Amino acid sequence: MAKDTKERILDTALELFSKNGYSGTNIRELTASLGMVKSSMYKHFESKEEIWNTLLDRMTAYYAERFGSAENLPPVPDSAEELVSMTMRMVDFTVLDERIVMTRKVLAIEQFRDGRAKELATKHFLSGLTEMFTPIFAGMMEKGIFKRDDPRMLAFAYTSPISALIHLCDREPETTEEAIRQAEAFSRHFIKIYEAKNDG
Amino acid sequence: MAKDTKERILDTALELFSKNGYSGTNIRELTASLGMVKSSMYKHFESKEEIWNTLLDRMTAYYAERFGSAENLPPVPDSAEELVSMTMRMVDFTVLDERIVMTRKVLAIEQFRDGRAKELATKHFLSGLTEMFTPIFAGMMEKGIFKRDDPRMLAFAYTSPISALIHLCDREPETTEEAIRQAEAFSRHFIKIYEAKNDG
DNA sequence: TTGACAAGTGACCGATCGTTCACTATAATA
DNA sequence: TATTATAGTGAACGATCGGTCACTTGTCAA
Repeated sequence: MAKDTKERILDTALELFSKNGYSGTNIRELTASLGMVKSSMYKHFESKEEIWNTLLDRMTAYYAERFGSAENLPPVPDSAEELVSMTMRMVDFTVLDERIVMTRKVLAIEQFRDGRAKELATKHFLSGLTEMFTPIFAGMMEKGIFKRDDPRMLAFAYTSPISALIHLCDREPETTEEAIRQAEAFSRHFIKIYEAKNDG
Repeated sequence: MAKDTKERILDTALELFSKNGYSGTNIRELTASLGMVKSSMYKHFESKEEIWNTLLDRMTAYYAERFGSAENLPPVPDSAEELVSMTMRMVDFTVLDERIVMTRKVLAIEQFRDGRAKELATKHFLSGLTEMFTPIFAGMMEKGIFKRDDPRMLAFAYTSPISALIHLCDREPETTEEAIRQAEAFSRHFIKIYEAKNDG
């Protein structure tokens, strides 16, 4: 029951931090939305900052678990169309999963103030995606689906625009459908350019 | 002299907001770094929030002046190499100009809390760049430098990765040189793909 | 010279911040 | 049944927040 409350505090903290940032969130509001009184929080965390650091721990662990381990990487697609559908599954998931959305928001807000948030932001927003797709493009080149090229450059060129659209969804959720369409259009355009086809 | 102080308050506010966000910045610290006492600020602004709104006004006006007017748009390059140099001039400028860096940081921090910051963020980070480069790519297709394609899609595909690297510089200034090299490498790679050349 | 006004000051306001602490209720353990 | 640990409470703490106000200073026009 103690652990449960601790988790609920972290969940609510993520929610509020993603709206108002760390300094814009206060303990009273946090605990009140859990039906508690502020002093109760200190039975689970010794300070507001410890909540923040624990949240970062959780983000770091989650990221390592989900994107860090090799066995969790997506398989190399067997066709260009399969790359599209794999990409769109990833986009759908990352844009619709509330916790991931809130995590990105918190990192965007706190990236200039906190060193660990900065590191996580670079991973989430840039290097992580590039590193995830580099072996995919390398594999698809080996399979003859894509022309030979620098797989890392392709991964960077492919994931950055999609990442920009994901950020757009975070910022303007009402444009999510349109942004997802744009992501798919970009994916297909990208493939048309790089595909190792011989017909027109 | 009054106007001068008002401008200095706005400059310092931009600096502090870009570090600690709006709610993480207090009037005492702001005025103290101007050698003033906090009550003096209220001779120039009627509240902290008015500083914030005036700052947004200034950002909006600056953006409209610099990127909004057609006559300020860069000319269509006459060669692919010219596109590279134009791009790199733009990247250098936007990454080294302290005020623009701080503006992007503020928008990144406050984009989820303030409606106007959200709009400006989308312009700065996504749509503005796409709209700026769409006529450039259209023009370069007309000139036969690039293959015929959707100019808006190309502008999006070209500017998003560069924008991602600019964000990286904001977040990790110590990697600026490397990021600029990456931007140039990407630009050249992009051109090689889309160039309307006939030699293999 | 005087009067008006803008700019800056320092003391002070109430509200809110994160945090502490003595206390109670509860449930498991011995 | 008595004991102990845990979770939650409510009052209170000092610090800090944004903001106000009576006041002084300097400048310039009448």
